[in-house]
Amino acid sequence: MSEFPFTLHSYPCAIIHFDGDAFFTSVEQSIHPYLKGQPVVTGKERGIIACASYEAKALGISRGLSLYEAIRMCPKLKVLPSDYETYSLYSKRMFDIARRYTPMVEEYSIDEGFADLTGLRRVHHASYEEIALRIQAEIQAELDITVSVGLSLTKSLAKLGSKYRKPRGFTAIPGTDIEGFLKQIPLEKVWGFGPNTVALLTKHGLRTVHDFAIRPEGWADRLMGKIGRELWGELRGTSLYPVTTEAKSSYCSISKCKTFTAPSTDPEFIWAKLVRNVESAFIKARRYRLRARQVSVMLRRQDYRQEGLEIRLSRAVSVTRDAMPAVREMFDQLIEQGAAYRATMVVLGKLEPDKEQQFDLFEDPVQIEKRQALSAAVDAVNEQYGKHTLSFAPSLFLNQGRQTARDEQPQRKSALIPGETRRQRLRIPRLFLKV
DNA sequence: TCTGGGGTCCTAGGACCC
DNA sequence: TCTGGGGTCCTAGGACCC
Repeated sequence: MSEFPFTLHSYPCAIIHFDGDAFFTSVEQSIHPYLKGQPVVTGKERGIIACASYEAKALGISRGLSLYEAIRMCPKLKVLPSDYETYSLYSKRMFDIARRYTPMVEEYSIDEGFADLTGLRRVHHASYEEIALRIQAEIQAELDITVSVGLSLTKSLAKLGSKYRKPRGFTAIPGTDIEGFLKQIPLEKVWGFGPNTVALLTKHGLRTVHDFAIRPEGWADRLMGKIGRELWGELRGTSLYPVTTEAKSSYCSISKCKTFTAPSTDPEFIWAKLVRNVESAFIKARRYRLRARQVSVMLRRQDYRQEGLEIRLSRAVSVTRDAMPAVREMFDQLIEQGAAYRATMVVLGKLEPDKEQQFDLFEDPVQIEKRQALSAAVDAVNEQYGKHTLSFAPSLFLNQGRQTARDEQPQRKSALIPGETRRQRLRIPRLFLKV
C-alpha cells in the first residue's frame, strides 16, 4: 500500500473546475425573472427534458424524463424550448469572467470549464481559494446564474470538488486533505469511471475512491490500462491532464438520431425519417465547412436491437444529395419487411475540411458545382425560413433505378453491430451523379 | 434509468510489408 | 512451401462523457 499524504504541499498546482448549476434553466430564469422559484424545464422541442431547475428537481423531475411524464407529475411545470444561442452567449460570458484571472481556461462544455491558477497568487494578491471564490461571485453577480466550484491539484480532483456540493457550492481539496476527502467519495463519482469500471473495481473489493488511490502503482494500470494509470495519478494529486485552451472548432464525426413516437413497420415512413436525419447531418457538416468521406446508417428495432452498415464514399461529399444513393443502398440492405423499428441514425465520418475539391477522372466538375450551388441556395432558404422548409421528397428515391458504375470501384462496407448476422460485403456503384 | 441525442478516446487484432 | 520477427496502419467495438 502506498503512503499518505500523497503530497505535503497544499497546492503544487491549482486547478479549478466550475460547473453551471442547472445551466439552461438558470439562464432562462435569469432572463425571465418571473420564472425564478418555479419548476422550469427545457427540452420542449424534443419532448424530453434537457435540463430541470432545482425547483423541478425537488419534485422528482430529472433529465431524460419524457415531458408527458413530467407534466403528469407536475401540472404547473413551465416547459420551454431549448435556446442554445442564448445559452452559448451566457457560456461565453462565464468563460470570459474566468479569463480575467488566467488565460489558461478550458471550455469543456457549454456549462462547465477548468481554469489553471497555478502561480497566480501573487498577481492577484490572494490565495487560490480567494481567487476561486471571486470568479464564482463575479459570475453570480454579473450573469445572475450560479456555479459550483472545485479547487484542487488536478482536473480530476477539482471535478470531484465541484460535484461535492451543489448548487453554488465551493469545495477546496488541498494536497494535505486529499486522503480524507477521498474516503467519503464512492467510485462512481470519478470522471472516467462508468458503470462497467465501477462494477469491475467493486468486484475487487473497492468501495471508495480512497480504496482505489491506495492500491500500489501498477495495479490500476494492469487492471484498466492507460485510463486507470492516469486516474490513479490524478486522484493522488499528480496533474496529468493539462488544462487546454484551444477552442474545439471542428468535429471528427456528425451523427443524427431520431426515435419515432410509435415504432413503425412502414418502410416508407422509416425511410423518410432516415432521409430527414441525413439532411440534418449534412446541414451541420456544411455549417462547419466539412465534408464526409464515410456514411453509416443504423436502424434500431422495437426491441432496441440495432443494426448498421457503413460505406466509404468514392469522394468526400458535402451535398446531401450526393450521399443519398449510398444511404439508400444501406437502407435496402438493413430493412426487414414487417419488422418494427423505433429509430434511425446516420453518422457522417472521416470528415475533412471542405475546401478545394479534388475531382476524379470520371466525374463532371460542372455538375458537381451545380449541385453545390443548389445546395447552398437551399441552405440559404432554410436559414431564413426555418430548417427543412426546403427538403427532399423521400419518395423521389423510392423507385429510382440505380445507375450502374462506369468504373466500378470496390467500396468497403461492413456491419457495425456485434454479433451482426447480416454482415455482408457488397460492391456498390459509384455515387449517383445525375442531377 | 426499461433506454434521448451528440460526441470522444482507447485498444485488440487483422492486413500488409519488409 | 514453410518459417520468424517486427513495424505500421486501419478498423470494430467498448467505454465514457455532457
